Amino acid sequence: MSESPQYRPLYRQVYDMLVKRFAAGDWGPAQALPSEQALAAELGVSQGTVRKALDALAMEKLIERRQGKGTYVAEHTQESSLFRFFRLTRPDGERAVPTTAESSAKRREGRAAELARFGLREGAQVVEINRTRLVDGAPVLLERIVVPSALFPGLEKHTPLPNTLYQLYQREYGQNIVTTEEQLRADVARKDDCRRLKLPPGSPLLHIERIGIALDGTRVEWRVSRCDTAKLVYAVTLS
Amino acid sequence: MSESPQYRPLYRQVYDMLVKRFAAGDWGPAQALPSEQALAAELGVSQGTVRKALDALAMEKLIERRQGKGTYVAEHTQESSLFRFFRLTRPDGERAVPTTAESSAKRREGRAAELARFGLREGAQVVEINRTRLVDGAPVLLERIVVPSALFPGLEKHTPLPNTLYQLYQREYGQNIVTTEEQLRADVARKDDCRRLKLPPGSPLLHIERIGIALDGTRVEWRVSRCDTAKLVYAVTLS
DNA sequence: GAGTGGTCTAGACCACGCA
DNA sequence: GCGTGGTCTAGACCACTCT
Repeated sequence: MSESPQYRPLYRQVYDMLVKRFAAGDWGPAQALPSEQALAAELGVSQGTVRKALDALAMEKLIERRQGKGTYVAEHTQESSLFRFFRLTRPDGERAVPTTAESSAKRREGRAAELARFGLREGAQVVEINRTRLVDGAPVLLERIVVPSALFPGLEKHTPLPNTLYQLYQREYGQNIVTTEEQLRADVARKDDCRRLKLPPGSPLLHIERIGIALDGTRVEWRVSRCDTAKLVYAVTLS
Repeated sequence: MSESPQYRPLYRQVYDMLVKRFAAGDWGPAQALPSEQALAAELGVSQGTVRKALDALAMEKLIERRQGKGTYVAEHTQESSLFRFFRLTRPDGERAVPTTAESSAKRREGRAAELARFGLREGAQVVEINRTRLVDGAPVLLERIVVPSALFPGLEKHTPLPNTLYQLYQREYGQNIVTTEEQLRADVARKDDCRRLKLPPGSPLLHIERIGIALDGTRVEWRVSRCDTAKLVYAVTLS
């Protein structure tokens, strides 16, 4: 292993090295990594050290380990990952799979608030996606998604956009969102909200702002959702 | 180690045994556990196996390990734990330490919805706590807390109640809340909300329902919070 | 210096998936 | 039967804390 100025345990160095290689796209999603033995030999450390690094990566859901088969880069495809950041459920706790209606995407110059959030310089382009999401055929959720155009070239031309954008980000652009920071507020429906969600004036709405953060710490997506919580509630387990 | 009908790894058995002993109160909060060597000798397993169990417990914040000193039962006292389940922050992201005003606690018969949530039989007693919480001297949050009286005998006589109830639960009643399940909705302020939070009619409120779950899986607390999100927002990081 | 947890190694055996 | 990850052990050495 390479020397490091400040001390870091061996398994940590292995961990960091693997994260870097994920970010660089050395192994695509759903692809098998070398076996523990192979990695250990390649890096000149013991299998136990590699194992400790891999266990930590599995804990953070960056990889998936299957006994008897091998170790795979986690894919944002499975049911489990599908709902990883989607916290809206039916009021009884049942999962809801929303469909998409009235989706639009366009490229334009970033506004000040957007540039600040992404740390972009003035004049930078962004892609804005607006969509209405339905559950059981009824509109319940409005989403406005803004991403830096430089990270997602041509995203606005992807039609139709898939239901699960994060999978697209990962597969087509190598942007692996692993963390989200969300802020929730209560708000009252504005005229536009009422029209699109078919709500009476003055209805309460759950206003959710999310920043999506990629593997390397880059802020990659800003998402504002406005939700009619008569039909979907935000559910989260903390432990 | 004792035999188990269905197979569980050794380190898992050690883990479960330790959890049981925490629940039974064998070691009080902030008390040192036996050393890894001592535990290993006592249980007749290797130190590595004990270590794996302890590492898992540390990951779940049930214990704290300090190199050179020992392993301690986690205390719900430190700044870090104080905010473990308190997700409300100022809109700019700054932590807010709310104070309590107008706190009341009374014992009464549980209502149907409460009994159902706790799995209690009809006629069981509960303790209900109502309080208004202030930030910078202004009321921003209403809390209604309901707990089974059987688990918290005499709780209604604790005056004044501390700001951090979970610490009290742990220290006085051995109830260690380690998980919470929350549901968030947007709502409009009712008359009572407006009066207590000094809000104009029709203001939006964030309505939060929380179930607090103890170490052994028991549902121990039901908490309904209604929050003026002009002053505090709900912030959560998912990863 | 003694005792603690933290890191690292080497090797054994088990459970699983697949050809 | 082979290769994979999963468990378990035993022992060495390091880093930290306290006396």
